[in-house]
Amino acid sequence: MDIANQMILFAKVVDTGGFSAAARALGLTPSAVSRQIGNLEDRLGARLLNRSTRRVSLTEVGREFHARCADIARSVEDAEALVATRLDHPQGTLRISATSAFAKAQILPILPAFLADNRDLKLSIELTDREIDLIGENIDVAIRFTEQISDTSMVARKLASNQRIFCAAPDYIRAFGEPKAPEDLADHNCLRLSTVEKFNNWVMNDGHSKVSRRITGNFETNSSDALYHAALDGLGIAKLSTYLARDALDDGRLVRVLPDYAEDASDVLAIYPNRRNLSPNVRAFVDFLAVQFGKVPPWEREKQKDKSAA
Amino acid sequence: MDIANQMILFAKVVDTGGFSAAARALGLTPSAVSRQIGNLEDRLGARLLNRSTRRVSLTEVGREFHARCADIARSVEDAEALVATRLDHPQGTLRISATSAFAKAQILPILPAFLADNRDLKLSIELTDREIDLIGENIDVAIRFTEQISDTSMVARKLASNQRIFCAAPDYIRAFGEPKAPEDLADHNCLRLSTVEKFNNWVMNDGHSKVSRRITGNFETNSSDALYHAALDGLGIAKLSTYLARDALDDGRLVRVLPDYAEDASDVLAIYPNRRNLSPNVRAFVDFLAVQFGKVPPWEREKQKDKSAA
DNA sequence: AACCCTTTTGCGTCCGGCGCACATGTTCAC
DNA sequence: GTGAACATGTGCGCCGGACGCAAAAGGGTT
Repeated sequence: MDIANQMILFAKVVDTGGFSAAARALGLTPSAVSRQIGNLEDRLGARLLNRSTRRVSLTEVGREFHARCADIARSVEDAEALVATRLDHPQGTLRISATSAFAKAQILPILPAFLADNRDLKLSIELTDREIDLIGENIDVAIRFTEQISDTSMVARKLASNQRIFCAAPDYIRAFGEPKAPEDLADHNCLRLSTVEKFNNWVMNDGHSKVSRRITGNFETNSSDALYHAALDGLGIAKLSTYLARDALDDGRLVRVLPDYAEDASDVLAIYPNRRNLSPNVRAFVDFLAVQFGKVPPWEREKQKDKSAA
Repeated sequence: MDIANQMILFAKVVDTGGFSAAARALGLTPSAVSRQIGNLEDRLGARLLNRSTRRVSLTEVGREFHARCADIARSVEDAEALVATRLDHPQGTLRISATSAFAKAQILPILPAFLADNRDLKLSIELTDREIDLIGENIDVAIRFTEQISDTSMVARKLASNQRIFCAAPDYIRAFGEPKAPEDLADHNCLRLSTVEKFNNWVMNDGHSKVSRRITGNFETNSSDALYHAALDGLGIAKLSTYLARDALDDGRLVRVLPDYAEDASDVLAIYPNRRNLSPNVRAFVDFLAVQFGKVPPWEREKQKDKSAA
């Protein structure tokens, strides 16, 4: 047994008034206690307790040492309890990283409800589309799409699926016509994402077969959010996630082109370091998102005509 | 490994910046460190460190926990160091118990020298002739005579021998004559000690044979010091230790009677609880007394005519 | 005087902590 | 780009130490 535990044991002996009492309190035998205290004394080179067969009393150095040991024993318990209370419910600060467009469209709007559920929790949310190093940047949880994951040491939990479809503004369609087949895209201005080259290969899947087309156009940006706004402004045809396009499609600011085609769905994932001993903060947040997005995420549901009773 | 040591290990991991570094610092293998930290996390039910294969970073709860653990690690070291400094040289308070007469005659006079040798030491000296319970009364060391020892669990170190002889004041001799043989004591007023009945059996040993005589008289007291003063005042014949009578014998206030006879010498003993891990305070004091009393104690030595050069 | 409870020590057992080897992954240097 | 060096994590086997039991020695209580 190492010295720290011997110290705690010593404190217990003094506090309970004897080896046997301490042994009873700790579920040990008196002989074990006696031996450990003896070891401690030998290690320190000082006698801590004067023993008669019936009583035990502190030496002077023992008294001083006991004061320290009692402190230490209390500190150890406190430290353990501290973690336990931290585990009791979410609290402290949760550091989140999410991709800009998705966060703005789908996460930020529901954070007030989450914070209302977790009054002791503070959020720090960082919006970025670049790859991040959770460990190095002290991120507790990241929201990313399947394509953005390379780190295999992380746990990825699926929150929703992310369907990408092809959209353009009515003005664009009126000006340039509507493509009727994937091949027609070659004659259209397709909006490009500059950061992820793979994104500019549009995979057209109609349920029976799929073709992949490298698209071209006169506009590119590093932000999918900007891509969305460019489409709204009639700059061209964009491949947009439904979570982004849904509202604009509903009210007619965008129309879907090649509606029989879509990209294979990817997943919206929550990424966190490890499933073992998951922090309650991360667990609460991920659970909350999973419930909010549900089996069918809000942006895939039939539009609600009625607002909730108020 | 118990939780306290795991905490200290955890502090070391954080302070050194990784499992391998901590392992090097502690003379362990990285695998051992990894396992212990893992055990700690499982026991707490919380993840303390986020690991990549190359780096390690604190979780939020880990950061708070580390603050506590670092405190604890420091406290443990401090407590250990405290004992070490206490062991370095005598300091603090040494609680002594001694018999009144011997202490007044032989111990108190030399204490200034002892305290001069040990500037950081304070003494608490309790004079009592009754039997004492070192453990119960928090006495570090007791000075007693052989006859007063019953507790076998204590260590007894001989400091000097205690010779008891028979004395009376010249006035008493003039008035009542001098006994010539042990039998004559029956006709004399012998001074009695009320507390220890055995003391009133005088064992007369002339080197060849010994006789034991129960003495009688018209005076008894509970204090051997009072016995001494009673003898000085001519109240009768007293059995006195040489350490007490020496000065009076030298200057003629007392004379020895039956000078061929003496009691068997008993020992002046230092009694302390245990020899293992003896406190430096006790050791210093007992060693000091042993040196002072030497092979032949001062009260048995030839009288010094010259004072020390000054 | 009998009994219970204390501390301590010897002895045998058993568990757990350790090192080793290896897998896996990351960083750095050439 | 590629390999060397080093990080954490896991399976495996061994060994030491911690424990319980039993008995000894002693003291307090009824």
